[in-house]
Amino acid sequence: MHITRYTDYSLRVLIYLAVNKDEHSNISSIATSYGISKNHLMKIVQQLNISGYLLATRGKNGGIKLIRPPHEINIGSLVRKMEKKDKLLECFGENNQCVITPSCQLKHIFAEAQESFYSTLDNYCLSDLIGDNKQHELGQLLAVKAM
Amino acid sequence: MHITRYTDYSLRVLIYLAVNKDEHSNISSIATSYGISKNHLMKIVQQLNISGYLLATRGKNGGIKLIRPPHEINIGSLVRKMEKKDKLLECFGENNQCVITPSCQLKHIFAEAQESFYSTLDNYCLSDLIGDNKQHELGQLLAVKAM
DNA sequence: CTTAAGATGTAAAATAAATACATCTTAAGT
DNA sequence: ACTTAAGATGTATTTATTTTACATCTTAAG
Repeated sequence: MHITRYTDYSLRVLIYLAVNKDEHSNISSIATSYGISKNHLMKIVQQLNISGYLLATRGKNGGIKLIRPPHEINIGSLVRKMEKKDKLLECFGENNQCVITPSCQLKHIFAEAQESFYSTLDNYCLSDLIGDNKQHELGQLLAVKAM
Repeated sequence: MHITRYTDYSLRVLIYLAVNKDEHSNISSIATSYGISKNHLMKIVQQLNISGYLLATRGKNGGIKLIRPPHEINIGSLVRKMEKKDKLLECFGENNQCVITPSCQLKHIFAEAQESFYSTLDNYCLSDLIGDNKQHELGQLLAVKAM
């Protein structure tokens, strides 16, 4: 069972922004803090931008910031947006070749299981990932800012 | 969210064997019926064999058959056995590079979500995938036997 | 001893995901 | 206006993972 780095990174971006909510953040700093590809992160940030999680400002002194408070950002909802829906089993996708699909129940029970997965994530929001007690620790761990 | 073909195929093997429970089955026939790689299937069957789901008999007139009744074969338990456990997010794996892991809650909530996924599958067994009404239909769909 | 089955290990191919590169757009500051 | 530092976008490359193929071995019936 697998979730892409793309989705993983999108969560890390939101955590970063929630932890540094009073500071001016930009993609380069986030990429440096986590030691990941800036270009990949740009595409993720772009999707978060389009999806209304953050505001990206171009130009000098630009950057990104959350536009919703962390307690209004639901994790299940985010992960649903970032992950592709047609990857769970072959029969969920476009060019499914499985011959038994018309009579097979697997698709239904796996769809139900997937929904359980997301429902659990629905119980959490971004602020649960930070909490008052973790904010400072996370801030320290992320403090390797880009120059 | 993604489950490997390896696991998908293992479910298909068990469905095949449950549907054709009175016949003499072999790997070549199953590979031909589903139109998939015989060699890949062999490794899957091998794991199912080791895990006690089926009995593989070598030699002429050999083949494979279920050694447990379909209502005793739990889907959640099977999928847990077939899927790797360290793939959900980067922080589940061996060489995790994520700097915030020591203070990050993501691992816990994703572990809980993963458990919800498997718990749902725990509610089903192989016989639920066949049922009296589907057995004949599935038999038809799989009837393209190898020569 | 032949034949048809599974067992096993390695190599290659295919797929998917992540990263790099190149260029463009935007806006602040001078 | 010009420079600079930010994000936007499209394409190509690299890497990782998964799947498939190939080769050889083992087993047991007839």
